[in-house]
Amino acid sequence: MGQAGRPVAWKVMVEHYDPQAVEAKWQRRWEADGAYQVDNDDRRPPFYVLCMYPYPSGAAHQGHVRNYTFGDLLVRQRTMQGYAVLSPIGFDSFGLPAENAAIRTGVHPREFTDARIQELKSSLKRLGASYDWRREIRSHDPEYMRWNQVIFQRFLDAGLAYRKNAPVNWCPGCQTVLANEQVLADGTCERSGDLVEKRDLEQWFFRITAYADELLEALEGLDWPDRVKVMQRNWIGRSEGAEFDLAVEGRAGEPGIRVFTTRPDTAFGMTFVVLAPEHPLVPALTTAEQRGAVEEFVARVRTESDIERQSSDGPLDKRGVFTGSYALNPFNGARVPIFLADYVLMTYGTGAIMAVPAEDQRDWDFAKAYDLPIVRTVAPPDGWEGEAYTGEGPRINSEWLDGLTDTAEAKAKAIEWLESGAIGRRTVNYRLRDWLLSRQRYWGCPIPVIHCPTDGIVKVPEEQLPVLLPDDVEFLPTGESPLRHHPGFLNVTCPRCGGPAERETDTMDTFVDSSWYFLRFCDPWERSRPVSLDAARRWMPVDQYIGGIEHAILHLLYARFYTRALADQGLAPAEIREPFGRLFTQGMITMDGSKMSKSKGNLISPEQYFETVGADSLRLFHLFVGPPGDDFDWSAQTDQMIEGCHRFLGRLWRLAAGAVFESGGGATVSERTAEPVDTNMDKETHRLMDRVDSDYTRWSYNTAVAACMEFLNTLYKYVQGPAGGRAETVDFAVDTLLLLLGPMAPHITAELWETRHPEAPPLHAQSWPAADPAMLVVETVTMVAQVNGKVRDRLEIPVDITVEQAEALVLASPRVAEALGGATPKKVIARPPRLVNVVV
RNA sequence: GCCCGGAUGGCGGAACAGGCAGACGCGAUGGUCUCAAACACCAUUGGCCGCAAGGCCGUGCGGGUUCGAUUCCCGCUCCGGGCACCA
Repeated sequence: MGQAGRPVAWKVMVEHYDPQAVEAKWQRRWEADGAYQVDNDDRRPPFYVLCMYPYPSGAAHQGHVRNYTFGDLLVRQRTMQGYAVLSPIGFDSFGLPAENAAIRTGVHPREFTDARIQELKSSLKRLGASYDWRREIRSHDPEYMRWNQVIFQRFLDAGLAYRKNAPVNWCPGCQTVLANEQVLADGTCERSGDLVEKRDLEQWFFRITAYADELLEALEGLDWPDRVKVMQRNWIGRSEGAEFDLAVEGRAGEPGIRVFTTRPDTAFGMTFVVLAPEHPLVPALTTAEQRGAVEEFVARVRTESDIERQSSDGPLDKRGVFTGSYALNPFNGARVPIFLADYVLMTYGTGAIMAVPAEDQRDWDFAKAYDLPIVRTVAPPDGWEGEAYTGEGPRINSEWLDGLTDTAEAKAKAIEWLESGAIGRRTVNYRLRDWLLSRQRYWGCPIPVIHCPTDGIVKVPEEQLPVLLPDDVEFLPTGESPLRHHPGFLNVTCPRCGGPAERETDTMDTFVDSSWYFLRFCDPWERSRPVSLDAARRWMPVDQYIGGIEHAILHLLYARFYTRALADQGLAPAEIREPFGRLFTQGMITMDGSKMSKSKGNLISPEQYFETVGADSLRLFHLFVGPPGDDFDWSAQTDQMIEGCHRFLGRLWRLAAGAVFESGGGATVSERTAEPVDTNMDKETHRLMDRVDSDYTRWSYNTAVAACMEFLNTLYKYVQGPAGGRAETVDFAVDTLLLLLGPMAPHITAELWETRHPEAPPLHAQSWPAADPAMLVVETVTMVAQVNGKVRDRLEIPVDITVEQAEALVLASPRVAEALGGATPKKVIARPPRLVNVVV
């Protein structure tokens, strides 16, 4: 038993903090030990952590650092908590940039991509991110391509994949077809800035719309950010309404015009009908007098870009044309003119609408431009000065609907009427379209079919899969896939009839690759099928998926569709409908408000920080800088903030390694028995465990780091205080801090742990610390004494103080008395032990 | 236009359940160490008034509820995002 205050030898540390040496050592160690490999028969409870696998664009950027730091931290913490954590990674390695680079430089996309993967891998390893690298998947691996193609063929058999003619985006600058997502909101190409054109081509589609309802309904139960759910809901765009047929005057016996509306309750106000210019009935409906005008209009619309067609400005009187024909409103027999207008789209609903100008602003504007009648069927409130009225109100001019004020009720009644008369029916429409998956590009997974003049579309026999990409191709900016000019690839014999046939030269959208990779990760060694059912049952769904908000719609929706489609085809476990149970979307790293990107030249490479302050400091910075879901704008001050994190780690090092005690600085450690000051420090340590643990749980890493910094400051004051520190207390504090920081700054904590406990298992094999509830109990707190809501005094009181005691103490306070100035309190609100408010 | 999210010191941010606004970090100022610098360390740091004790003001703006509002309600402004002639 030592005497209080007597300095004793504590920890002795020779070197100073050398991040590069420490980080290299532990990265080698983890890899050699297979520390984060996990086998499928592991008996610990499973936990699947996944960061969206990256497109390999070269060395990691700050967005990667952020993303993979969040993921790695969770992997390490869950491992310490006793889970078998599945932490796989791979590369989304097909895509346009590699092909563009090939056109520019002549380097083959595979060579180019493999080199970029090496760079990115090296960055990820230097970050200290822990993965089971044995499970690595690259989209362009022949094995992965094989299963991609098998799945495609299965979907083809099931009618989930089909071919139809469709307008696609064509960029004249790039001389190539673009994916929808590569077309900016203003209709220009994201790369060249040229205005994207529409071209009609025969294309491959996935029938995602077959799952529209389920994809929408199931959003409800997902533990996803609301923002993302709302975006998906918008994108699917379900609208309920009715479809019904309008007879055309003079065309008895012929099929009528089918219209879709969400407001069947306003049908009595229909004063005209509008068809899309592409509507198949247009030629039949056009009268001889109007033929010239209609043909001219239709021809003009065809030359317009999508953007021109969809912009709401532009003179309305040039945007439509009268066909010369009339339809009959089945509700009241009214004779209404039939128009064409460019704003009615053939691709939504039935391509035809009933126009009710009184209750729809677009129809109102059109009616004004063409001098058409307007009949209100919903009475607007008194004093209404607007035009179309879409709110609630009593029905008027609507025969048997008159007087009804509830829109839902009126709709139901109108639909009932339509159905009972066999005129129409209730329908649901979606904004969501089928997924166009074919790309006229080389660097993607070939679509495994053959076009035979006699047999039509024939699948490449499964034993011939995968269809690989030939290497001996030339990359020229012709706008056509090099595959089309490769006779060896193109010309084949039909597997069915043996006659000459052509191979499909389109490749798959790269979103196909990312739509099921998370299933393949469960067992990438499976040789007989794309997804091992047992392994998928063990790991799926992903417990925590982490990635950027930019994938909120496309990738996440496609993956949800694929998971269901695979399940329904028996290719994945039937019960797994949702791929990602919990989703976290991190904020973007921006610079001057816009996204950092190679093309903007504003990339701040993480590598330079690895070389200076080290990966741990950079990781800590990304965690500390703000809420993980918020965007962060990289500024001139950012380097200093990173320095601050590095300074913190330096302080940690000096204390944990004993340098503080070596250099004096007033710090002492003694073997004395516990005094109140030591117990208080122990309690701080337990409080830290509690805070950091709950901060991890609620994704509040910035406050977790802050708590650790605060704690280290407290610990310094403690050991540098007049009594010095008690050895046991200091050891407990330092060890706990190292464990809690472990997932955030893994290298430095591993090194310090090993220095302090050379014989013990390494830090990453330790258990996650848990606070002792008894040590979280506090005896005294500061209570605030207010007069009229203003703080006048602060009192140290026991936590279990009663209301009466609290009131008495506050009223006895001289500061309170002074503030009262002799006035008699009207009311005293006591909320012990937090505050007492005296009201006069 | 519709639907989300946000606004707090010089800066990033904290305040988890209506109860001490500004934790933690950066920057700034002053100081210690040093021949000097770097590193490190110590102190101060929302604004205004005051020698001080202390006081007043303060969470985008205007109202409201409450003993008490950054937090809840109503009405705005600005910023960011999503959807948008979708019938």
